[in-house]
Amino acid sequence: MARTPSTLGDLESAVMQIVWDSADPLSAYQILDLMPERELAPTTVLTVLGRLERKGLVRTDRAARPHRYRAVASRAEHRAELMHQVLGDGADRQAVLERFVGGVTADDRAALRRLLGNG
Amino acid sequence: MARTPSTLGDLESAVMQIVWDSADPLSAYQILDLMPERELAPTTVLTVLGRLERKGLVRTDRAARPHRYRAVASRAEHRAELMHQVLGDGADRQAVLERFVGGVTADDRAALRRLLGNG
DNA sequence: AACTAGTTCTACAGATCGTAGAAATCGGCG
DNA sequence: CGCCGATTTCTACGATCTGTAGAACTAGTT
Repeated sequence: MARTPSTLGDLESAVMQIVWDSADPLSAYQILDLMPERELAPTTVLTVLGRLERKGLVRTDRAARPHRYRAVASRAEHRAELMHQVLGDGADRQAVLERFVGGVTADDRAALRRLLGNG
Repeated sequence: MARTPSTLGDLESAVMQIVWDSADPLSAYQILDLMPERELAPTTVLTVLGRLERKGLVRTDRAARPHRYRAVASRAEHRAELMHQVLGDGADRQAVLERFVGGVTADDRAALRRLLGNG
């Protein structure tokens, strides 16, 4: 009885970091090698990749023999998406934005102004 | 072995909605009465209130006899806080903000400009 | 067809969440 | 002060999620 998970587990998150950081698709074994601190079995990595795929975060065409996984959206896109989700579509968006803007750094404020194409 | 929950369950969320919508603190029984569609036992509501308290979302001073619960932060504040969490403190904040701003409605853009109070 | 690298299935333990009965506790009333 | 009803806390259990991986299966090579 759970709703939208959206929150990733520890290992899922670690795997996503690696996938996001890689320019090209990675096989489970490559990912495994990129996280030597955790001594994992290859099947473990495959399992979480499968779960991440089910969650729509990664994709693989299952053609290349060692299956190669790539992120569906970039990390930035993913985060932005989550931010939209949190912001929601209710009536109090303005209030949320107000609190949000009130809490960002000066740099971020500058970035926002720029992005909003001031004037 | 789960990370930062931050995601509320179905019932937890429903309770929070009620608490957020109420001007003054509510007892578990009042909350119960405000969600007749779910036919819950009072203890159930008490249990989730306890969990929400442990998560820092609600607070009660345990003085008034039927304990009264209030939200620690308003819904807007809470959401804004979550947005900050998602935005993160990494180096790619600008990129995230860019995607975020790119996806908001015209109204939101206007609101953001106003809030950033630039010229 | 047999081997082997790689993939999917199945499984289990720990945590969270919905749900609530049992047990403990508090406050008032004889 | 002791008992009773109202409240609250404890304990519990099933379901789902996540970390983790062995078992079983599949595909490409020789």
